[in-house]
Amino acid sequence: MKMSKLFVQTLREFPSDAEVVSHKMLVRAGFIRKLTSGVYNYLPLMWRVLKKVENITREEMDKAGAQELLMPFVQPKELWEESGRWEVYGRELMRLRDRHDREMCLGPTHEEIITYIAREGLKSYKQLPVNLYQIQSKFRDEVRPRFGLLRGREFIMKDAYSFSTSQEELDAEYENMAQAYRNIFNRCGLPTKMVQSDSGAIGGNVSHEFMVITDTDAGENDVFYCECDYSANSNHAISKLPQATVDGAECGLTEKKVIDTPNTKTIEELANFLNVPQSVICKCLVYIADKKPVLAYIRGDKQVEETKLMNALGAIDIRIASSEEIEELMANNGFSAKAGFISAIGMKDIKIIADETVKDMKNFVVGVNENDKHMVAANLDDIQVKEFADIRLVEAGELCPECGKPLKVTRGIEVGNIFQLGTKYSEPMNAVYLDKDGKAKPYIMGCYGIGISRTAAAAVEAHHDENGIKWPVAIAPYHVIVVPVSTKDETQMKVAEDIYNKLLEQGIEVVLDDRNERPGVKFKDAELIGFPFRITVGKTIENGNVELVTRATLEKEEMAPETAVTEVIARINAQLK
RNA sequence: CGGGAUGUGGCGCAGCUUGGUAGCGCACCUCGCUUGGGACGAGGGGGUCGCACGUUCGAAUCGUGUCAUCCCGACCA
Repeated sequence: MKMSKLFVQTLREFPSDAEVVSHKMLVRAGFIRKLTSGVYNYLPLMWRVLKKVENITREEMDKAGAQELLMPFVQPKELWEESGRWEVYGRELMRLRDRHDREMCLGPTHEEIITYIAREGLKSYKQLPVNLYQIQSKFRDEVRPRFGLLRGREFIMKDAYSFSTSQEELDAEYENMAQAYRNIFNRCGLPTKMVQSDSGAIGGNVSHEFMVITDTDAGENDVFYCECDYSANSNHAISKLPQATVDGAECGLTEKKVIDTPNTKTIEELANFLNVPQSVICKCLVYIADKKPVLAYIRGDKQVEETKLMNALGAIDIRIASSEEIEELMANNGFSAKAGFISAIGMKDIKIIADETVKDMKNFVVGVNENDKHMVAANLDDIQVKEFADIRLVEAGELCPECGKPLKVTRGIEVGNIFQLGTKYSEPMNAVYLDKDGKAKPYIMGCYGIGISRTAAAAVEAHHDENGIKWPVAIAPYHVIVVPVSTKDETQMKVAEDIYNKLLEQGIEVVLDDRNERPGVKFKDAELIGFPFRITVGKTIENGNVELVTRATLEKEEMAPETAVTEVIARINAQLK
């Protein structure tokens, strides 16, 4: 490819609407352009990268025994009603109507469709297990698209679905996919961590996410990990507390009584007023779970992890109550307490749940539904809790549930995940096969996703410097750029063209920068776009040499043109292994 | 959805307070010159100032409404 004909427009400045580095770089280097919020045009350079990520994914999936197919982007409402998700999925599902007023949606994922395909085509245990996948655009009408390709509304995803006859078979396929994923991300030049995670709205039991570890805002997940193998998304992480048992008696709270605590709306204010640590306060939060209020107790120095709470309640939607909702709830129970003074004491017909660590609290401080008052030296019997669950957000420094060492935290970009779905879809959708004994049984399913476009963006997050992108060879749009410093210099042009042609003959993806630009422009563009190797033909040609520049390190090496050709081919092939 | 901000050629911005019919840098086209780190000179093309309504002799500028986009919080590949 001649640079003069390559469809690319690099920008002198970063776009003003981009926040994270992958977004800035990809726009500035001419890979993508926004069409509308969360929706991007993939320009030729980007498309080459995406096709490479796709192909690596495809090769590894095929090698793992999965079969590729392609399902429609448009899906009928009826199947979504069968699974129950037409109601549940909410506004993230892009809904539309056809000319006959039939309701449809744009696929955010394809469990319904694949389950339909399976029940039509997989009637016998003899056909199982099977794993089907596709690579396709998905549409999710995100509340807040952001970070360019990292959180778009339309994005490219590889989604795979497995159908098994037993849990053992599913376990085997799950591990098979986990290994395929490690291969895929390694080949893409992306180090990932496989972490335990919540299975969320898609449902199921066991699930893991593949995270690209980063220390920037682009990592939207908190990952807790230990020096042993344990690691988990914050929505799923568990821990042991260094000091699980707290007793208010140790700081003077020995006699149970209700006392005045004026203007102590926050835990901090209350702890300061009483001169006790926050851990001896039992705080009570009001949540709205599926439109109904719920009271959640947790130790004062800890936070509620809402996904855990949601799962503990079996709810599909949860949020903290507004002050108006709290006021209404209190009024219905004959109280006027505001947030900060609430408790379950005297509340009627309301779900009450407490974090497990509350069990280990003694002689604690708690609200009594009366403003400016708290009970001190209270105990479990006083707060009417019957149900306990782990609803606590883990913090760094708490102890690993497996080995007891302190947990660390970092941020991660989720590029892939694997789920054990079980019969979550096959059962309601009546998707069954006939077993050996002739009995109809629902498939035991798994699903496995990779964000293709997100993976490409995550690669930029992981590999860049202030000059631009440093693409790993395996997913770079081109491997090499050959830069004659002056296109007017016949010797330089001849050598450059010769190198270019030799590389082309060897199947190397190479660009010749034949533009009549000054060298600075060409070097800046080469580094911004991120060609893994650059061969500069310039002044050193007087000594019969060219320069081989490695993008990752910007290291320059002078060598003869023929050497540069064989050397660059060798290095590319070494990295493509 | 709540909170904050912004909409002016492809990109980055000024002009708006104090209304008078649009400007700068980059990019693009032509010519010259230049060629080891985003040169220079001359000439040129491109914008109903997000949209609608209103105020006014006159609106990018003032008012109302609306749409879009971005940033901060709860969801997900």
